[in-house]
Amino acid sequence: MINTRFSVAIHILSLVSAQTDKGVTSDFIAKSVNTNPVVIRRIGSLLKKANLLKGGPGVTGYSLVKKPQQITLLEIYKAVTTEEELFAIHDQPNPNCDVGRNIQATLNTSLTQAQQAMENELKRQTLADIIEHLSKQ
Amino acid sequence: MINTRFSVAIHILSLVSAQTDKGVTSDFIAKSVNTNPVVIRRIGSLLKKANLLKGGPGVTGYSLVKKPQQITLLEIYKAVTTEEELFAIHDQPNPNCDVGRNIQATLNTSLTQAQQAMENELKRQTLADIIEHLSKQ
DNA sequence: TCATTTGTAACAATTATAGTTACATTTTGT
DNA sequence: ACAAAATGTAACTATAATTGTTACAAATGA
Repeated sequence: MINTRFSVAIHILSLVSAQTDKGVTSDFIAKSVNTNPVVIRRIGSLLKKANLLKGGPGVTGYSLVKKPQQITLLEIYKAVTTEEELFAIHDQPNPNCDVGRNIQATLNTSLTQAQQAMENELKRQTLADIIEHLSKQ
Repeated sequence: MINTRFSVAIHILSLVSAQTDKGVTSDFIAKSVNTNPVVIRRIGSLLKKANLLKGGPGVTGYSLVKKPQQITLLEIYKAVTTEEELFAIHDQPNPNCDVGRNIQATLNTSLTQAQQAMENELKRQTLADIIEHLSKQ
């Protein structure tokens, strides 16, 4: 299961895009997410590195760098994901075995396709889609 | 990152389908995967519950229940995956907040689509594809 | 009967995640 | 210039999942 950072990141960006008038602080976001403000700042930090959010010490709250239509879920996903690969492949299989020798390359090809399929779908959806869906609930 | 059980499961099934003459024991498989035989039996147990493998106490080694062409990677994935959902969604968001109240349903819709895209790709590939790719390396 | 193998419980080591406290740093408003 | 307020981040903890390991009961077949 992929951790909640991705979900929380989308939550953060949704809140920031909703409140354009006043600064959306980590404390305010934390109350909506129901977690500790440091958890928000930690993820906010990743989103800043990915050029999705701006803000910083002394500046009250975060704001968006781009419009919601220009932010894909894939960008958000990549921003908060440390591992490049979705599927782990066991290491050091036996090179003296026909299967062991070739399994890693084969799995890599195969599983990368599955990961690509998922990422393509995340690329298709934007933060604007999320916001629209949120308001229609 | 999704754990190595899935990769190891594909490795196991590849070995079992390769060696049709003699029984493929957990010890033999463990040497190819480079792990402990109990790890293999544990995953083998899951594959038996999913009706992909047969064998048991007293019977030496495992054998396939179906032909490799009839085993999709999705079946293998589901067999060794305990969680139904690929993406975790943070729980208990604030119901007194417009975003907090609706974020779970929205994320569920959105992320399920990404999961579906991945699963559809896993469904498209079979164990036979893996075996073919292995031999062509 | 006996050797062999699987099934599974139980435990340990390692790692990732999420929550928390604490505090330095930065900005803004007065 | 100063104070208040907020962010950035280090450090630590608790919890849970994963993987490896030992041990042993249960089942099979020669």
